[in-house]
Order: sequence, then structure tokens, then C-alpha cells
Amino acid sequence: MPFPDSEPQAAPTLSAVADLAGVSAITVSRVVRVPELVAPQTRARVEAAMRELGYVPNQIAGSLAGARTKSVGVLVPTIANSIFADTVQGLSDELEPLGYAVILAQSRYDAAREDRVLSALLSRRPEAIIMVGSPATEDGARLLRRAGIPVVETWELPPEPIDAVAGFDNYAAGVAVAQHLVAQRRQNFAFIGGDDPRATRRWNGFRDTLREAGAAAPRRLVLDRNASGSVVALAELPGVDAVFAANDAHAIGFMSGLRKAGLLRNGPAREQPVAVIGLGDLEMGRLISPSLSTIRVHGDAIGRTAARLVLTHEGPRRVDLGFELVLRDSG
Amino acid sequence: MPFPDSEPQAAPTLSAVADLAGVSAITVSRVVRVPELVAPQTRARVEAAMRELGYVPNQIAGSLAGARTKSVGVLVPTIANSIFADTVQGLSDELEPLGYAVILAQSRYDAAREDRVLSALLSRRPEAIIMVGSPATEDGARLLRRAGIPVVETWELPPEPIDAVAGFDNYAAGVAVAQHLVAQRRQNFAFIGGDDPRATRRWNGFRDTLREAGAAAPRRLVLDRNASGSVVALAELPGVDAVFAANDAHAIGFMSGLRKAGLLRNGPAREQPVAVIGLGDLEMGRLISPSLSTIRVHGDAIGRTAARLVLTHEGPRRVDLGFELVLRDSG
DNA sequence: TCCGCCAATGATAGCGCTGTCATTCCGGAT
DNA sequence: ATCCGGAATGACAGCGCTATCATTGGCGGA
Repeated sequence: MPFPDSEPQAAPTLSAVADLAGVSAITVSRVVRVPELVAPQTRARVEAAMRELGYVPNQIAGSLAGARTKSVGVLVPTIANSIFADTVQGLSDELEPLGYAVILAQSRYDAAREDRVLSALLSRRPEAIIMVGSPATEDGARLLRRAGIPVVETWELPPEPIDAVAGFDNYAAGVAVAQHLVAQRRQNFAFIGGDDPRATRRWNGFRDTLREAGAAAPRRLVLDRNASGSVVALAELPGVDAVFAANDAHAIGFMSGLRKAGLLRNGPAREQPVAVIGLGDLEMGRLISPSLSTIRVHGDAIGRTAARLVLTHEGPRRVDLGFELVLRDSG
Repeated sequence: MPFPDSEPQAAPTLSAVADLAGVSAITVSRVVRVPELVAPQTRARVEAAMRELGYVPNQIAGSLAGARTKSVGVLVPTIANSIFADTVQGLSDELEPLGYAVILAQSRYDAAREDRVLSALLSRRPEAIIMVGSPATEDGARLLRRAGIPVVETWELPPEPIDAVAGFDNYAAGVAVAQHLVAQRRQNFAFIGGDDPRATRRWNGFRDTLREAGAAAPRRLVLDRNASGSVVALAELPGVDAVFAANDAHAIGFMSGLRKAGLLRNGPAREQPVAVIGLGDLEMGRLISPSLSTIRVHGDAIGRTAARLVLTHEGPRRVDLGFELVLRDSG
């Protein structure tokens, strides 16, 4: 039974290994961290001792003594069904080979929880923090500034970042979609999705561009964070003929509503009674029919870039990974 | 600039706070961990001092001294586009309020990497390990057994688990799908998807049941881990009229291939030239047309249950969260 | 009055490692 | 023979906290 109370046998320590190998503790430590400093035969003896005892170094102690935790804190709004998972995967793939641990926390779009988990993260002394977006509160921002570690804000391009940035221009994404829809001669616009900072920025770009183009003012429908909510969104948007969804899940949900209403064609975009553009470029969007037009963003690259930003202080501290308008059949 | 080199100002320590508040270090420690042991006015003074200095407790030091890291290691094959994200979210939601940190690692379905990250996780002295599946190698299993901490294997029901289990019967899922498809009078069966242990167990249940039913031996097509690979799977499966996909993404990809081939109807299951059953019950499956029949599993509940299993030693150490065959229009 | 008890606070000794500064030993240069 | 330098190893202190065991002072009961 692998339980502390049933087998209180403590994990072997560095000095247990040292005793067995007949060397000092520091030599064992060197075998673990800088083996080339130890003579081959000594090293072999130590390695044998480690294997015999099943020694697993205690990084907690190492971190305290060495002031390097080899960990980064990662804060996302949510990880399930979320494009942020790509970012977490990307940064984790980049960081793991270097021996960094990823401490993952979710804010669930809740400012109070964000502040709580931020200080919980910080109490583990990560060497850097990577987060989606910017801190929701000034308290959170202060906490991060005082921490004295690299902080990467992602999925946005905040004008006054705490430190580094890896993201794209959400406003410009809204602009691009609006321009495309105007060029398509659509008349009656709506934006559906959440009301988090990034979605709001997309909405702003969308709305401003339509206004400048002299189009009718678009409507904005704030929906739950799951796609199913958007299935019935159509009922709230009479007369709409062009919809920008804050993400692909909402877009697909909305299309499902359109299908029920008989407003979906299998033909190309111009035959669609209602144009739908998503954001995220989920694989699903390519597979459904009609295929989903969308803003493709680079979640994985954002994660990898963020990882590189925390590993080096050189080079630009603000990386714009961009986006692309991918036109398929839905709009 | 929040960089160590530009502002070498070290983080304030417990005793810095103690000095400022005019108490001993241990009293500050108590204010942080067991405030009710400290007189209200002392507590107030200490809290003021903490605020003034922006004190963030150092959990690394605390863990070393107290032998409680308040962290759990979580190992998943992959987190992007993955139903395992639900499980991570579930356990994280359960664990975070209790002050536990989630250290996340990915194996990417690679046994060597799994062993590496397992020992990296263990070196951080988590209080428990939660992983999808069982260790791929005997080395990994030994590592976990020797660690002397709770280990929860999930998404499966291994006959001889290391410790605890929260999952469902993948074999039975294959059986259920096969029985349904046989009852539908399908003739020509195939299984598509990955070849990881869980997918293989589903395949075994599927194949065995078809064999017992006297049906033609099913084919098995091993595909890449992304849905797009399954779009062209049809070409490899001439004459097939019933497909069980190891997960919904593959199912939807395959349906996309069927659509191109003109083999998808908008009507109910019996009108489909080729029946398709997925696994996972992604939201998308409900939204597409025809809607996807699938095995619903409870990824979130698996995560929450796993979290509870690591928090208590009481009660059953093996929880079967079950699954349900959800019949919609695809098969 | 004295004792005992509890609430509040403190002193001390590590936790398991690593940074820093020795120390030892040896071969080759002088 | 002497000295020097580098390779290999070790001693020691201390990272920032907590477990454990005092210590203090006040109060009610015998």
C-alpha cells in the first residue's frame, strides 16, 4: 500500500546515497546536477547507490537552497474545451525538456479567484508567470510587478504590459471580420459570445469598423460560455444576415440553430442567408458542412513564444503572432 | 522592470514581517496558517506588516520544513483538443479551493517521456499523483509504488492498480457499441482511432462482441491523433457500414469523409448508409448534422473523483464512473 | 493563598539540499 | 627539488520556514 501511514519509510536522502557510496553529500549532488565534475568511477559508484536506494532528488529542498525552482506558473481562464489548452500544450512542450514544471491554475473568468490563485502561484516561487490576458484587478497587477519575475501576458497585446507579451490584436480581428462582411454586402450584423476582455476587444473592432463603413449598428449578444447557448441565439437576432462569433464553438452552435431554421446552405458563402465567422480555427470547423469561415489564431505558437520569452531576457518583449481570416463556406 | 537583475530586491521574509510587527517569526507563521491561535490585536499588527511589505509566504520553505507540499502531480497524454482537459479542469476545481497546486505534465503518448516526467513530478514531492491510464513501463510503476503517495489511475479500471482508480470500463464501451450496431443489422464493421491502451481496450470489447455475435470480423484502422486523418479513412474501408471511432473527433472527421462521398443523410440513424458511433460526447457532436451518436463518458466527474480519492483514504479506492450510449442520428 | 490550567507567545532545531570556500593530490614547468 | 595549477572532493553555513517544546501571565477553584 503506497501510503505514508502504512509504510512510514521516508524517502532516501542525498546523504543516505552518499553514505552508501562512500562519498560526501555534495558529490552526490554533483552527480545529479553536473556529472562532468565527478570522476567517472566515483560517478558510477554514486549512480549505483542511487539506483539501489531508488533515490529521487528532492527539488523542494534544492529550490530552497539554490533559489531556483525550475517552475513556471500558468494561469488560464479555463482549460476544458478551450483553445487555451493549445497554448498550455505549446508552452509545456517547450518547457518540459528544460526541466521546468508547469503549475497550472484556472481563474474561471472570476477576478477574485484570479487574485487568489495568483498569490497561491507566487507563493510557490515560480521563475515566471504566463497568463492569458492581463490581471483583472490592480491588486493582481501589483502582485505580479512586485514578484520581480518575468510575466508574459498572452492572447492580447496590452498597451502597457507588466513585462512581456505574446498575443495578437483582437481589435484588428474584429476589424478584419467586419470588412469582409461589408465587402460581402451584408446588412444586418451581430456579434455573439462572451464578454471577457478579449471578446470585448473583438467586438469593439467589429462595431467601430461597421460604423465607419456606414453600416447599421451591430447588435451584441452575450452568451454563456458553452456552444449550446448559441443554438437558440437566432431567436434574439431577427433579420440578422451576418454574425461574428467570439469563438468557433459559438459559431458552430449558432450554425446549428441556423440549420434548424432552414437557413443553412451546403453551397459557398454567398449562398448563405446568414454569414457566420468564428474565431479559433478549431479542427471541427473544417470538418462540418458548410465549413466554417474563421479567424485563425496560433494558440500553440503563443504558448511556445511565451515560454521562450520567460527563458530569455534578450530580444523583443512583445511578440505579435497575428491571425488570418480563413474563408470557407459559412460566410 | 520586473526582473531579478534590474531590481535585486529580495522578497520579504517571515522574519522581516516579524521584525516590523514586533513579534517573533513563529507568530507571523501562525497568522498565516492558524490565525485563530493569535490574539486579535497581535494578528492585526502582523497583518498590517504583511501588507506593508507585500509579503507572499514562501511555500517552498514551508514545504521543506513542514513536509507538506500541498501539490498534486497530474500526468495526461496530451491536453490540447483533448477530453482529458475536462478531467484536469474537474480535479483542479476540486483541489484549488483547498490550497493545492496542480503540477501538470504531458507524456504525449511516449513511454520514455512518461517515465521522465514522472520522476520529474516526483522530485517535486507532490502529495499525490493523478494520471490518465496506468504507467506505460514497469519502471514507471515501480517509481510510483516507491513514492509512498496516493496514486490515482483514471479513464480505465486496471485490474491491479497501483493504488486508487477513477474511470470506466473501456472494454464494456466497445461491447455496448458492438451490440447496438449488431441490433441495427449492420454487417461490415470497422474501428478507427488511436492505438493507446484505452482505445485498444475499446477495440477488444468491440471485436470480441462481434465475434460472439457471429458477425464478420471487424477491421481496425489506426489513425493519427487528429480528426483530419479520419476524413480519408473511408477509402481504406470499402464496403463498411458501421464504424466505431475511438473518440468523437475521429468520428466527426470520418463523417466529414462520408459527406464528401455522399454517404451521409440528414435523417435518423437507420437511414444512414454508414453508422458512426463516437466516444466522448463532445458538445460539437450534438450540434452537427446528422448529430453524432456516441458513448458519453464523464471526464469532469473522473477528475473530481480522482481529487477526492487523493484527499481521503476512506471509502472505496476504485470508482467506476460508467458511460452511456447516447443515440442520435449518426448511428 | 496557592495551584493548575489555558491562552498567547517564543526559542530552538532542523527539513534536504546547494553556494562558497577550502583541501588534497598529482603531473609538469622551473 | 620546488612550485604551480587544475582536477576531484569535501566542510560548512544557511535557504525560509514549521514541529516541538518551553515560557509567561492571568484567572478561577480548592
